[in-house]
Amino acid sequence: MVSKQVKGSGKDDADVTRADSLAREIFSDIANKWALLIIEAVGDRTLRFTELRREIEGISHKMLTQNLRLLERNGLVERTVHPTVPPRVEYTLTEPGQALRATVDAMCDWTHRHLGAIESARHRFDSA
Amino acid sequence: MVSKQVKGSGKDDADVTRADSLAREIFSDIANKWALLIIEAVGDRTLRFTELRREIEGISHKMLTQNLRLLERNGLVERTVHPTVPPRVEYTLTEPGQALRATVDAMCDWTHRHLGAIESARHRFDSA
DNA sequence: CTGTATCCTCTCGGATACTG
DNA sequence: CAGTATCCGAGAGGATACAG
Repeated sequence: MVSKQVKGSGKDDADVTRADSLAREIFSDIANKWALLIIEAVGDRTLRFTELRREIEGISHKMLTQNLRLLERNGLVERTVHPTVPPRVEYTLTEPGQALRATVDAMCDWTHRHLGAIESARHRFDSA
Repeated sequence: MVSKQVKGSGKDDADVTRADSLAREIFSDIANKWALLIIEAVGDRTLRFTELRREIEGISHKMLTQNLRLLERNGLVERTVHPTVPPRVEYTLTEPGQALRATVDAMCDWTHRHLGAIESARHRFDSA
């Protein structure tokens, strides 16, 4: 569950509701294709904007900046600007970002382990 | 990485590319808010359509059916129709679905553990 | 190189109504 | 109850141009 109700805690209903909607908001932020792919792409490395863009097949300039801001705002990636010319901006995962990455890794593993099963499930479904 | 290139395997480039795009396709299917919330909601239970709808706060009739079909097509949920009147349709997670649920659980845990950190990261970001 | 802004298209997604 | 179809508005997301 995204929103687990903790009975008997010291918090009142208003607090629980607030935490709930916050959790949902965060979940919506990160449970999206591009955000997760970015997290995977960065990994434990330090990458520049253009490197990231090359790394993530099919992402547009706009989506990359947009999602990087989102991740930065939520404290998942750290953005360091080197005041040189031309500018050099580097992105890294923060500690929370790394923790999340572990779970995303698990999702990717799952995907690869079930490629075959999913493909045949699709065929079965599509011929009906 | 979603698409890890396995060097030295018996597969040729065409196969690798195909598996890659398939992986990306699957990833896009499941890395979306509603799909993940549905997986979480079903859990290890057996739920009817209307029960699911009540369970998942804010999901519309349309999004629920749409995403259920998607999950069914990929073999993550099983749909059993009881030919009664009124009809009774039940949804369960398949074995692959359960495996994926474990990783989604981890993501939810992560969200709850970092609620505070994220909230303050946001405040820092927003006042700049 | 990195980032912002604009325009424009297309899909997402809600509301509603209608079938078995 | 469960599902499909339609309409329609809001937002996602690409392409392009421009600034620092």
